[in-house]
Amino acid sequence: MQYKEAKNKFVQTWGALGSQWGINKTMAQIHALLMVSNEAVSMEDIMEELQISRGNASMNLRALMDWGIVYKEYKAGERREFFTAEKDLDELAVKISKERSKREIKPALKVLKEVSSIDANASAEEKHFVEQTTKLYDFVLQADNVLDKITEYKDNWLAQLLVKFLK
Amino acid sequence: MQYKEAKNKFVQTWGALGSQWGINKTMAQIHALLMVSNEAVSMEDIMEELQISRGNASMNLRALMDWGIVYKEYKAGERREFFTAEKDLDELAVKISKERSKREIKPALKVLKEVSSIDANASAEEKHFVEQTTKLYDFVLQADNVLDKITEYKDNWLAQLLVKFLK
DNA sequence: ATAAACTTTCATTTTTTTTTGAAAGTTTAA
DNA sequence: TTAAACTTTCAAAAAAAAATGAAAGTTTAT
Repeated sequence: MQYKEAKNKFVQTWGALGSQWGINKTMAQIHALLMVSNEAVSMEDIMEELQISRGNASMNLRALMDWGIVYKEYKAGERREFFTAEKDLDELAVKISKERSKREIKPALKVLKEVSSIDANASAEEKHFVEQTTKLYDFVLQADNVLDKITEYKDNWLAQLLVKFLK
Repeated sequence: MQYKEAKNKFVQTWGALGSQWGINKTMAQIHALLMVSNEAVSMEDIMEELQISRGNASMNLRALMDWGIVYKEYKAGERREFFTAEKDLDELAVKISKERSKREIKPALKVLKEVSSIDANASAEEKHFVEQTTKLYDFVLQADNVLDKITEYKDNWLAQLLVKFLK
């Protein structure tokens, strides 16, 4: 396989994977493109490589910057803007999970807490509802915390060992 | 908040959360409904509660069963079929992550391996591509394994301790 | 202050995904 | 074997999400 073909395949695959996880295809593709580029890329070049419109490029770059995983870069003597991706994968994972947590998990947790707090009358049905949503709340809360904690302990030798062990 | 209101809110929220993670809304809603029902529910009742068509209900129930997180149940003397959800949350998490791994991560890994295996000519550009996709392969592979391993070790006292510690 | 070089916005169009519903299929009881 | 009671399938319709592109906005150099 040639470089160009490989690059294209990678970008397409990353785009498809993104879609399946609720991230829009173009956004994932732009990200993929920037991930494997060794230097910052202009909007023009992104449009050209992915065959997308200016508006599309602009909006998805904005979204990627909002996620904190793509940065603007300015080159001396150049008017236009260039873009690079966060290339440290640990850092990338942390940022993505923090954002998803903030945007999606935390609001869901709030609702779970609310609905699990109704006072169930004696009916088995209502009891089961409260029980199940309470369990779900605890579970989601815990899952939401795990990555945070792993990150937190990352500099810690013991944790390093544990993480290694679990792998 | 009343039970009915709470239940509805939960179902809606779970549906919205699903959408954001690439799971179709109705599928997530049916799942939510079954999760908090203390007894198996007929297709008719699902249609009624979620205000969806027969076809929609049928297809999404099939999908949930393919994921292994919803089961058919037969009641003595009843012709129609009833449905229940896997209610053990650890089991649920394992099944979902296994399925997503099989359907989405594994194929992506295959591509990553492929594209990272091109032999880069001397150009910095191609070198960077190979380097980055290789790192990505390793990273995704590792992430893909973590949950498996945690599950595997679940009965193991040491792992229990570690898991507890990491929380 | 002007204009060139660029980016952003957003109403409209296009594409993709989901849903519908009626026909076909299946199972069970008599 | 027939028919009633139910489920599945899938082409067509509807809804939702994403993309376009032109106008508006910004920045910079002169």
